[in-house]
Amino acid sequence: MSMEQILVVKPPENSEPTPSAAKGMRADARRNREKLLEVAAAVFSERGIEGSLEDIARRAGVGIGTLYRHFPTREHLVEVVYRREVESLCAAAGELSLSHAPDVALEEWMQRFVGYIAAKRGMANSLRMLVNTNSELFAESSGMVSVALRNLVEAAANQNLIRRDIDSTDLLHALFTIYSIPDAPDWHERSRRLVKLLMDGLRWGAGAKRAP
Amino acid sequence: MSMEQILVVKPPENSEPTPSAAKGMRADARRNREKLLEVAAAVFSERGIEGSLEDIARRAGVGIGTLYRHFPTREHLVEVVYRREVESLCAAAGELSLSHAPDVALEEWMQRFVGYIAAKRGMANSLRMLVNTNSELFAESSGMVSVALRNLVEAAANQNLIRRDIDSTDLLHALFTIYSIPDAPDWHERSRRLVKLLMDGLRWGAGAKRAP
DNA sequence: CACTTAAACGGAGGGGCCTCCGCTTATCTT
DNA sequence: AAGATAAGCGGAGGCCCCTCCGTTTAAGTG
Repeated sequence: MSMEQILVVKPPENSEPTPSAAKGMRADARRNREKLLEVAAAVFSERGIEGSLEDIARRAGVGIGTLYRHFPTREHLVEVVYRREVESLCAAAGELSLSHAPDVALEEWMQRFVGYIAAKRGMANSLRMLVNTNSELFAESSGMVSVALRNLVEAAANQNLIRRDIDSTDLLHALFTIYSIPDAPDWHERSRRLVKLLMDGLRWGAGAKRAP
Repeated sequence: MSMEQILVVKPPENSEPTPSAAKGMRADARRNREKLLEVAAAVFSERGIEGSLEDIARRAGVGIGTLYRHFPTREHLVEVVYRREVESLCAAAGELSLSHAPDVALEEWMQRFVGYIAAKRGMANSLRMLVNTNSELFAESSGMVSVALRNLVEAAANQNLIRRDIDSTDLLHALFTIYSIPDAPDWHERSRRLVKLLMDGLRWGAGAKRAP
């Protein structure tokens, strides 16, 4: 019913000094910026990338003017939200490593990765567009993700918890494949199972066996 | 400064019976539809594909509701305008054939073709998008254009006014090339000259010579 | 602490999108 | 020609986008 509006971005004018979270910001400004990002993430994920900016400002308890001062265009906002989500996903890799055995950390992280992707279904087109027209953003984020995954894989392999002949790039590719599972009510379940399957494959033939 | 908004089109729901210019339309309805298309063509060409629909309705002297009844979405409107322009371009081929010598008709038509393309610069991206996501539209229009060109070429070749070893597809390709001439104030001049050059090439070695 | 001041705020305002529905009017009937 | 009846009209209204600018306030300064 509603058509899809896509934003092809004169890449958010990366030339101009992005009004990013510089340090010398007034306290209220930093607070508002943070709150806006938090709310924006929520709104984008529930309404899609086209969610109302006024709604975001409203829910964040700031005026619309404030939103626009911090994020001059919708694309700026989307980009920052996206970047943060990727960053936090990658940060989770490190945290999981500290609190779990390497293979468990890997599995859990893959589940989160898939969950993240799942959340982005629906705005697939919009995001693809954003990422297509902002190659820098794409390079950075996909770089971060593959580093995170590689670290997890290596840690697990070094302890012989998974086979050692695994190229983490292939694994990433396999994870992305999930994206193309056709829509269905049980999409999430299917993808969880797929990750488990992948994980079994990884554990097979590993030197050490884990307790049952 | 202003970002480009692009419409990725759930191909204008070609499934539903396009409310096209059916015959059993009330006279006023047909009048309004026609006027809207005329004005829309003007507005799109001067403001780009994102020109205001309310403006179009206003200039056409109808209510905004009327515009939306005839063209449920912007994409519908754009598509119909586009289709008509292509049709009229192709129709011009036939008319030129009747009123001019075949080689002159060919040259003149190529000039118009280039002029048409020139007019669409600036909304290149938007149009590409429209056409990319609506393969049927693309197929039809590019089909029509190549048929028109082929007819002109054959007619001229049959009278030995241009060389006979010309593939009209190549010629079309050459015409499209003009599209990639970098922007410049004299864009239009350059392209005219290019068409002339092409035409000289076509005439070279033709059997019959025209009066000087 | 006052006091200053530039940074930050916020919302009114002008314009656009699209829908909905009460009012017109072209066309058909008799 | 008069009446009936849908087809068609159009604009008010709700929501959104984005800018502009008068007002507030955090954070230095003496």
